[in-house]
Amino acid sequence: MKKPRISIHWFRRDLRLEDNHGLFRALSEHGDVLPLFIFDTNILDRLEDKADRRVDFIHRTLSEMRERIQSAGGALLVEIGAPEAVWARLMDRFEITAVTANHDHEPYALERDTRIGAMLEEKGIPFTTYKDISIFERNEVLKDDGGPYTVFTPYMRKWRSLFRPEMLDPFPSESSLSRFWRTPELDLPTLEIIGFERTDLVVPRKTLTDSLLADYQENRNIPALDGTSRMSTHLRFGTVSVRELFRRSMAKSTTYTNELIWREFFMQVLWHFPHPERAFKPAYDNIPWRADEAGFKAWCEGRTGYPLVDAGMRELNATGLMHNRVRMVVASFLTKHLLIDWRWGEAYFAQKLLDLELSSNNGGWQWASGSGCDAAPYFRVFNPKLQQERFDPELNYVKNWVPEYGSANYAPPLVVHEMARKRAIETYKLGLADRTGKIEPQQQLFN
DNA sequence: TTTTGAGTTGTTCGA
DNA sequence: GTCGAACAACTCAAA
Repeated sequence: MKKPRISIHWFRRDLRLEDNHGLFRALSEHGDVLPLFIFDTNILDRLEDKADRRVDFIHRTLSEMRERIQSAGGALLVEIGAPEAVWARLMDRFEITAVTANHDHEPYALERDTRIGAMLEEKGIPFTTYKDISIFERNEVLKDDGGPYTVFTPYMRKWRSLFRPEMLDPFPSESSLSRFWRTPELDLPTLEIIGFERTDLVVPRKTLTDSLLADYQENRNIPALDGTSRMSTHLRFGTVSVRELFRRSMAKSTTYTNELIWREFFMQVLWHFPHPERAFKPAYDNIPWRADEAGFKAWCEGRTGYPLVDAGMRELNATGLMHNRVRMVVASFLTKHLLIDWRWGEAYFAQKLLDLELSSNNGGWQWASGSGCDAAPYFRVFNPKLQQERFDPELNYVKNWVPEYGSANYAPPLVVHEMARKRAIETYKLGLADRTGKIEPQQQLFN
């Protein structure tokens, strides 16, 4: 039997039909496009909790995309497995003329695409990938001497100087949906077949309004208000186009636009320094972190006795998201008050965050711990009580997540702020002064 | 090559 | 209550 002759667009973190660069190129240049998504068991097998909101989010999104593709006469192919095995099966089943995808610069994704690209090339199938998730990527924004930026503000200035409005022109993929390969519908495997469960996921809103942008600078730091855009999850999975967000925000809010540029800043940091497991400033790997399992557990569960910290951790556990201001507070608390390695916090966030972006999560944790690019100086220790008084004075956020706050049932503080602050500064100072090697934990101050 | 100005989000202390 | 300095230098980026 003759194999169907098709091209494939491989969806990964670009789960939308509108303004999708790679999909647009597939539809306009190749035609007979079979859209593909792979539930990658290399990734899924490492997820401990089978009620994972991210898998649920992807599944729900695919379900919606599938409907739209089917009403355009096409079909969405959803496979489960390791990418090599899946692609081997696809090459047996189809005569593939071309494969498109959008860039993904995380270390695993780069390695995966290199392997799959080689596999396809061996059979003479062109595998072309496109820039889609950022305005600038890789080494497109460099210093005049050719090196990468490691400080945000000059990066942002250069970003803006290189920016041209036409970079935001949409790729109208949604107007060529008739060029999908016309075939009867294909099954979408259930979450159960994939090995996961339906969750309590609440899909964040997808609209970025002018009024939110107008008040963004003022409201974004108040966790009790709905003052942040909630776009992080959509940016993570590509359910919105980042070009669309820049189109909406550039003239309306410099602060918001800079947040989008921060995202690209951290992406290029990871691209140029692909060692997220190391402290960006090596001296910070000499800090004698406390291996405090009990303290870490209390932090994870929101039982530190510091209400803003506990509220944040409970928000994370309950929803998979946490307000940005509170992310800074809980990260400062873990790395400074508890002197626990930022990698522990990063790993916990990676396990829980619906909007998990490796570059931003790593960049943010290293920022909070002081070890990162352009990070907070080591002696800057957030005072969780003061942060609460400043950003949640009415306790609206705290009481929402920590209803027992103020009663006898609420946990006493895990550490006394004044002691913890002194201990953090002293311990950091000690670690940073020692550039020769690791200080043994016995040498810790204040035990 | 040297110089100069600057660097996301803070806290505490003392005048 | 307000305000500036200290915290601690250090490194980056660009002229």
